[in-house]
Amino acid sequence: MIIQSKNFNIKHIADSGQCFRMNQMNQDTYNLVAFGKYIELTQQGPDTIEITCSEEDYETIWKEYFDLSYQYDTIVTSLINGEDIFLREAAAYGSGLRILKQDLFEILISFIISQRKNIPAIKSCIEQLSKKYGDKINHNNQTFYTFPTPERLSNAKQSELREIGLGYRDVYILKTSQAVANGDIDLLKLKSCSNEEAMNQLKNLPGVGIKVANCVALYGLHQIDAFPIDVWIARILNDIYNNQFELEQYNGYAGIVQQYMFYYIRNKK
DNA sequence: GGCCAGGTTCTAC
DNA sequence: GTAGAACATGGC
Repeated sequence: MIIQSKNFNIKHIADSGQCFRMNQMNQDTYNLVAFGKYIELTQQGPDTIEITCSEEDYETIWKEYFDLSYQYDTIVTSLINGEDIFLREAAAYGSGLRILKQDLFEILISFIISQRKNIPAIKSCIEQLSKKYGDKINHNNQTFYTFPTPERLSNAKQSELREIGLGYRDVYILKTSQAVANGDIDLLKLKSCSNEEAMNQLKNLPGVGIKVANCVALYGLHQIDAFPIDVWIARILNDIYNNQFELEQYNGYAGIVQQYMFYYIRNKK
């Protein structure tokens, strides 16, 4: 399917550190496994993307996944034309970034893994988890793997998880998966909770603190006001803004601002 | 080979 | 309530 949308850049999204299973195949094409499906995306032009999916899957999965009903263009343009010099540069540099609506359990586990790991290492762990506990997807004689369900992960052995390279996070992942699988926390219910209530419930899970909970809120619950602060964002807030950054200016879309900051500081030369 | 990575938890005041 | 250390491992 050919999708026309302003502010939709696959390369920027793939390298934005919000999703870990989007990989480059060649110059303009990336692949992705999410929600049990395999797709390829090709950037055909600044506002044109081809997705290898049926019209039905586009309407029921990918349109929402890539948040294509939301007008990022307006916000990004206002940042580019705004008074904040750093954000002007960041918005221009990362133009095309969007906040994805990803699977809650996958986001939860992925960001528990992310603590004190760099992005290549996170991706490696997630691929191995999927290969070991996910389902196979065959595509053109290649095999891909879905992200494991809570039930499958909750039945993993700690020693098996340790072999994947998860380190001390193995217990966090096991216990969190068990909490989801046995109903101690209802992830779907979080979607109808306030940010405060969702954060409180998430932070009760082992391995989930303020930053991971914010990432779940932003990338899983699509609370685009959430503003996760990791080492890179903290560095910006300190070095660029002398810890005087006024978050309130961006009420209603602070998470988008955060994403452009992160992408810019990580990728600019 | 040492430093750092999209932090959280535990301990000690 | 909050500062400081401990935590496993791999990428660069």
